[in-house]
Amino acid sequence: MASINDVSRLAQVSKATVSRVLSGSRGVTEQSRDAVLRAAEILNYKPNAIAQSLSSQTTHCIGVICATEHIQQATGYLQALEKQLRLHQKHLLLRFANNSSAVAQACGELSTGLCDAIMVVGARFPLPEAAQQAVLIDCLDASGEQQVGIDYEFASQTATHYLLTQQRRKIALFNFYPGEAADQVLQGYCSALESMALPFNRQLVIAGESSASVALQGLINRHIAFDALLVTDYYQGLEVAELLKRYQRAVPQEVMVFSLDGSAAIFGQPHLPLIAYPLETLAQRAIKLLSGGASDFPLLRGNLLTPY
Amino acid sequence: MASINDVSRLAQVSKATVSRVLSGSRGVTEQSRDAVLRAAEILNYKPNAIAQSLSSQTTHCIGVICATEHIQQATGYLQALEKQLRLHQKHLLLRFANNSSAVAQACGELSTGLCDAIMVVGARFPLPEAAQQAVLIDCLDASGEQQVGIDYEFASQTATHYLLTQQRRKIALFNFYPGEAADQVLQGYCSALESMALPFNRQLVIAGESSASVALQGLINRHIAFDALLVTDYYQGLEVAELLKRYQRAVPQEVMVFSLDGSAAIFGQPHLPLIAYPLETLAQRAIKLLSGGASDFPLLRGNLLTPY
DNA sequence: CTGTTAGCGCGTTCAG
DNA sequence: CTGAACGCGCTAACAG
Repeated sequence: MASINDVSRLAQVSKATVSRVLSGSRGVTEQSRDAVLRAAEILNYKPNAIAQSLSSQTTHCIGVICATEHIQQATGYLQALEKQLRLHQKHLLLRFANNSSAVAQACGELSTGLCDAIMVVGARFPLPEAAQQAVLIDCLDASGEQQVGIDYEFASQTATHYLLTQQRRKIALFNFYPGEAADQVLQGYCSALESMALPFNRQLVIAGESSASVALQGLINRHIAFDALLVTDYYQGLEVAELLKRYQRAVPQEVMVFSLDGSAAIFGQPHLPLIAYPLETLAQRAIKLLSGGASDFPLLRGNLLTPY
Repeated sequence: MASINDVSRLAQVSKATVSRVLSGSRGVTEQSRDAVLRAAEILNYKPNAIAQSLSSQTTHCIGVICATEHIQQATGYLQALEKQLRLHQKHLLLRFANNSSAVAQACGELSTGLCDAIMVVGARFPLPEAAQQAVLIDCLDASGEQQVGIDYEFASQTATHYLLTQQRRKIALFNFYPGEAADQVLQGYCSALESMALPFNRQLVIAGESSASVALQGLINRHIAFDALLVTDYYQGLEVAELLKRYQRAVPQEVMVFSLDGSAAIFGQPHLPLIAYPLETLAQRAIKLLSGGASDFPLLRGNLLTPY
């Protein structure tokens, strides 16, 4: 690979001039400029990004730690983030991690000067201290300073209202692991019930179960009646829908399954009703945070999407 | 961020000694070693990756260009690749691109010394010249030197055989855009038919249509009878299955949909029969190629997976 | 306007 | 075993 020295030699000018021409080409003779450009063209010269980084102390690389357990969720986020980062001339350094210590390790390995910043996306578990500095996107444990949050209270309220309009009265809720986000979801769920003057049945709420399938089994084992299931992500929704069929419970006729997070509404029509978030907006906010913009975004609200 | 100078100062030794201790700590007094380690600990010193890269002319970064049109497909690949790369202490620089010129641009922007190598994954379109040097993974236009290919002939043969055992005799094939891969698929399809002494119906093969849905519409418009659909990827399969239902054709009773590429068998049971590839193997081969290992892998063969 | 010089942080000689 | 010195490729400050 040709270096700046090769170009300066061929163009008969100094390295500095070459640098000037290719960076902020101001204050350079047209003659020198041409010579440099021609030489660069001939040698197919591209400034070495590493050297530029060392000199400028900025790499244009953003470390993105995908902390989503269901990897499929990650895709939507990744695609949106990559697009926005690309538009801002930044590179996306990808890393998967689905528990606290893996995130910690990823943070460590990315904090060696390689990245200008780190983002953690979609974590459903408590975050390590190492992630405090990171931009948190749709993370439940939003202890960091900079974050793009999602309005889960609004989502669960919308979802519950929708289910009520569908004549469902025994809505089971499989909530996040206990924490602020779970409280918000519960809050929205309760508000919706209250607004219709309906009683709250504690037995229908299950929090912190390892998976929605397990939660569902528990519900069934305990012979608790339900005609709707509110789950926290789309893939859990598909999972329980599948399981329900095996229990001979028709979906959605007998039991309606609703997902609070459907950033993954992929191929045309969704199979389950869900709340879908505008990923582009999410990504744009993330970029704004990186650029040091204001961090006082309102929680992001999604749209109700239903099959048919 | 503390630099090597800070450490050397605090430890009362020279930079060289610090470097020695933290790299190949051989030939250093235990005393100096301790002093350095302690100082590094205190300062929370991490060698600057960029400086190391500049010096060593190697970044440990691998550029991965995801060229999959259906982004969902990418996820499986990405997860597998990231894992293997991580195990080899390499970073994954992600880029999406779904046409030839986007791939070319991505290659250009990643070939500035930032990456040690570039991989292109899942391209279903002709690749630009710029990608010749890259490691090609499941790319149809495998004009490059280093590649991890998939045995599509084997896949389509398996698929066709399976459909035949399901008493399907009018199997429509929605093939890749014309090219070597499409030929292989067609070859496998024909072999399977021949082995059962069945005739080949040219009208049932559609190649290079923009999407499987469009191809399906064409088939229906022309009143061509079919009882099975062989498509090239899982999401197209879901798409046509959905469309078939709208045409009142029961899936899989009346029409069975089969996908040749199901790296995306995600949540437990698949909804459609498919050929699923061992992504871990795929990723391991990719890494081997990066390490300069032999590039004479046999085409990768997948497994038949069916619902229930 | 241009060339020279001095770092950026690190690895690696090469003498001592 | 250790430290001083050089180079990786580039940018920025400083003289001409």
